[in-house]
Amino acid sequence: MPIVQVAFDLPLDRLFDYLAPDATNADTGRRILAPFGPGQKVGVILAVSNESQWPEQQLRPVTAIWRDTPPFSPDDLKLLRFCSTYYHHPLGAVLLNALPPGLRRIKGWSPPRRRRKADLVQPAVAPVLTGEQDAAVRSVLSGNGTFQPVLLHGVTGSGKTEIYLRLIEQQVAQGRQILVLTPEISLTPQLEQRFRERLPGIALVSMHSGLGEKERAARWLEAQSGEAAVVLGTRSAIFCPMPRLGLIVVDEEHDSSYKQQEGLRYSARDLALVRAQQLQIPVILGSATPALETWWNAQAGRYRLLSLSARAIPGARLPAIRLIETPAARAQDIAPVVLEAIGYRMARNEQSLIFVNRRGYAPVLFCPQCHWISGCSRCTAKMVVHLRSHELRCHHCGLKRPIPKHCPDCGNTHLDTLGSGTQKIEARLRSHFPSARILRLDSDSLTRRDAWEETLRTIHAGEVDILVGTQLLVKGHDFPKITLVAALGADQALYSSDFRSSERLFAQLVQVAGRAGRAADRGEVLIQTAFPGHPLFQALLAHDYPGFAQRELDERRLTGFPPFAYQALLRAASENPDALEKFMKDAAAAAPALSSGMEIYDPVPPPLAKIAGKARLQLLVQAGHRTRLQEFLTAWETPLQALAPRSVQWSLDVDPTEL
DNA sequence: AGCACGCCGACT
DNA sequence: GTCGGCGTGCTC
Repeated sequence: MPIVQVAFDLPLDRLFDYLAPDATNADTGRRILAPFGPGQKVGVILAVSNESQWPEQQLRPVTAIWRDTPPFSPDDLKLLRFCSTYYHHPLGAVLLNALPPGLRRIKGWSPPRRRRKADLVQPAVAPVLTGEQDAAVRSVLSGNGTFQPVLLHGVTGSGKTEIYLRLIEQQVAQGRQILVLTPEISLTPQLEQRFRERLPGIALVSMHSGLGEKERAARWLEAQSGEAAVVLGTRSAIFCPMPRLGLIVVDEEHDSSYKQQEGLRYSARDLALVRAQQLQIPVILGSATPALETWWNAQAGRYRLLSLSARAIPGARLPAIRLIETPAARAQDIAPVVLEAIGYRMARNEQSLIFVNRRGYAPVLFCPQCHWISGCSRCTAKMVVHLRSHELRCHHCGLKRPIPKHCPDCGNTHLDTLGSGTQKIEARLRSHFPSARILRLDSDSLTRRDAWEETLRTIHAGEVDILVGTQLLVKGHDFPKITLVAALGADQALYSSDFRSSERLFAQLVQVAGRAGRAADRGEVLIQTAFPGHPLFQALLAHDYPGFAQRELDERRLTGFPPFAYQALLRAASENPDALEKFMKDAAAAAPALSSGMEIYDPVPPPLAKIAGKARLQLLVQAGHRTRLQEFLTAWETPLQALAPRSVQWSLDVDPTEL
């Protein structure tokens, strides 16, 4: 009697055997429904055999093998197995996580009721490639049929997308599929639009979280069947089965959203490289500000570096960046020079964008008399003042409180705010420019799903003079009428203890600067800082990413940080601080012997030591070699499982990006 | 992960 | 006297 070995979405690294009278080897990789304990569970068949370790009378028959959709192919399973091993996450959990939610359900798959309408797009004419672009395209094509990672380094507007488009055309002509990964923001629809205009007649599916469950599953299946030639998607699309995959593009490869920060903590960018290597196909990483790991790989010759220097948009030039020296105490407020510049742009009927990295009115409420501050009772964080909604809000656990009328400690009725968020800046601008049309854009002002479209239209129509916004505003959107960009509070990152914070700040400021002057007009970028002489800002002024990267790499080498070391983090959280502390102590004591060049650090609280009432600790392990680190983690897992009480949740984070 | 079973505190 | 806390054990 055939036996199937099945993986489930459980925190267990083992398979379960079932009787399946009609199963054959062709069912490997298929989804099944099977009785599990008192209920039913969806699993994936990983092996079909005639034997089981278990006595046959203990085996139950499967409820159903779903053969209406294709199984995971051996190639798919290879990638998923790697993912499980490398990130030390149970295989079953990896497999089920890779499926779109619609295919994880106990209810079998059924297609969406209505086919989505074929959107009509006006085909766009391909521009003539610059010499650099043409060389880049040919360089990638020459690597066809081999594993060839390429780092495509070029600023906003240098024409990276055009290169992707040419390569896609080439690959589709050869009957291959292409996977394009994009960061997890509202950028996807804009890129999708451009792809559709330039690739008429090519079956393209986009996969993002905004889709309905059925629709998402349907597109996933189109990719798996080979019907879709191009898949455009965010992080999770890296797992999308594509039988004829010939090229992977990772756009904005430095973007932090490629790293999943909970559950299976994978990096879609790193898995793209693994997948490309397994399939022996080219992979392109595109960025104006590559991750230092990536830049170092290119410097070391492991990736081919292709640089685009010129802006491909005719007439457009790099924006002029000016540093506005602002005393640290006033760094979060708008400097007079910036106000003046905004006024000048308004007079010329041009738009200004003020970038503030904080939403809300002010980051904290405090009492000048007794120095009470608005701390969150459930987190190690300050509650943010939201004036509009008249409440204090914790951005970490969501806790809301009315704004106190007097200090809870000393009764003082004159409470003050510290620092500025988008709302305060908006208020300042309104009082300074009473006639200006000001629009604030952050996740608080964009609650409705469809608000974004309408907002974009307003901006493009020129019905806005000043935009105030966070990150949201900065990523990937072109606003041709914006000719002035100002960044406030940039120094905040320089005080951070995270060794990656300056890398992130540089990337962010380049991105911010890229918003200015995508039109023919030359844009102006003003950055308020108390440290205009800081090398980071100097490199920024000179539009010198390589110089910045070199300096950072030198420092990383000196301090022994990535990319010159490989890291893993044991993260743990618990409602019970004593149990947590004990577990971390035990974990450190149970660590396997360190090989040379390895270091294990003391457990420390992360920057947010408590979130939603749960205390946290983390323990860093560092090694000079990936394989040494992996061996260590593999040997550590068993004692960790044995040591952890139920009250402590723990996980390993391999290649953590946030310490 | 769920869900069961199983032993010790404050309550109709 | 019970209802219920969450500490261990199991799921083919």
